[in-house]
Amino acid sequence: MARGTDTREWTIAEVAEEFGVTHRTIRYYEDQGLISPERRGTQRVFHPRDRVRLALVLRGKRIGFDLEKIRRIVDMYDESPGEIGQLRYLLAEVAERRAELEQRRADIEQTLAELDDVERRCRADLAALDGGPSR
Amino acid sequence: MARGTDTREWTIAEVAEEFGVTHRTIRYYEDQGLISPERRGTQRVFHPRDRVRLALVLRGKRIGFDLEKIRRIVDMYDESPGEIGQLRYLLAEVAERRAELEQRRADIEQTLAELDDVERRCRADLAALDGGPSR
DNA sequence: CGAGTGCTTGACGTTGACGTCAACGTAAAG
DNA sequence: CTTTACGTTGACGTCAACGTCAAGCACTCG
Repeated sequence: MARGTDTREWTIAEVAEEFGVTHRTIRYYEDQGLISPERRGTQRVFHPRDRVRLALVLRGKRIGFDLEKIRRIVDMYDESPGEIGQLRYLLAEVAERRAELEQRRADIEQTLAELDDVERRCRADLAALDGGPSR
Repeated sequence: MARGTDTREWTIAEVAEEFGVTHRTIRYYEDQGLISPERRGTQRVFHPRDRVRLALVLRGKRIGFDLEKIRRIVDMYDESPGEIGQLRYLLAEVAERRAELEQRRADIEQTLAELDDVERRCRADLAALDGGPSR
């Protein structure tokens, strides 16, 4: 079903436009091994795979990871280990990343709770100013 | 109760040690207005307040915010607005930070879910390798 | 008094993540 | 065939967030 959907190709300009990054950024990500678009002659040709990876990279950036850590995460997704030691290593990697992510999530939730506090106090002050002095 | 607890003071070395940062980092944070320890003569004297703020800053770093955004968040906590326009502005700030935090949290949770996937596949491969070829 | 220890302020160096040229290739359009 | 649009590779610039000296002040210990 939907055969041929995954054969579409994109140019660098299209991808940059779509993801809201610059040509330069994409080149840099390629240098860093985050994406590796096909080369047809000298030009880059982007496949669905590259767009998926790019989306993952940008999500990693939003989370606040540096590019090195992002690469390690993204690489996990399409690693075909085969070897047993490699698998164990990958599991350890996963555990490490997971710990970082959970720490971050906890930090975020605490900050959100405190912002709630700030907001409450803020609204209380507003109410006081609103009904107080004029009355 | 426990009177005097909040009168303790710390030197820069103690604080740096406690929070696992360097002297230089603390100086930089002061330059950026993230903390403002008392000056006794030329020396910095740290009070509980400074330690609280530093802890907040480091949490912000773990989350992945840059120092400017961290400053804006931390400043919210001890702002005494008084003025009504200021209060509205603060509420808008809060809403903005909250949106960012929630986006980040969503990204984190999705990544965690995907790591779960990786781990499952990984364990399955391990089981296959373990029970397969030797049998 | 001198030496050491800890604190201070510059000032320059570094690293990550790009921005910004400059100079050149190439493929389709007029 | 030239123009034009889009692509390419260096190479250098920049900004945040510190690291790393260097040089000097202040207090204490022997």
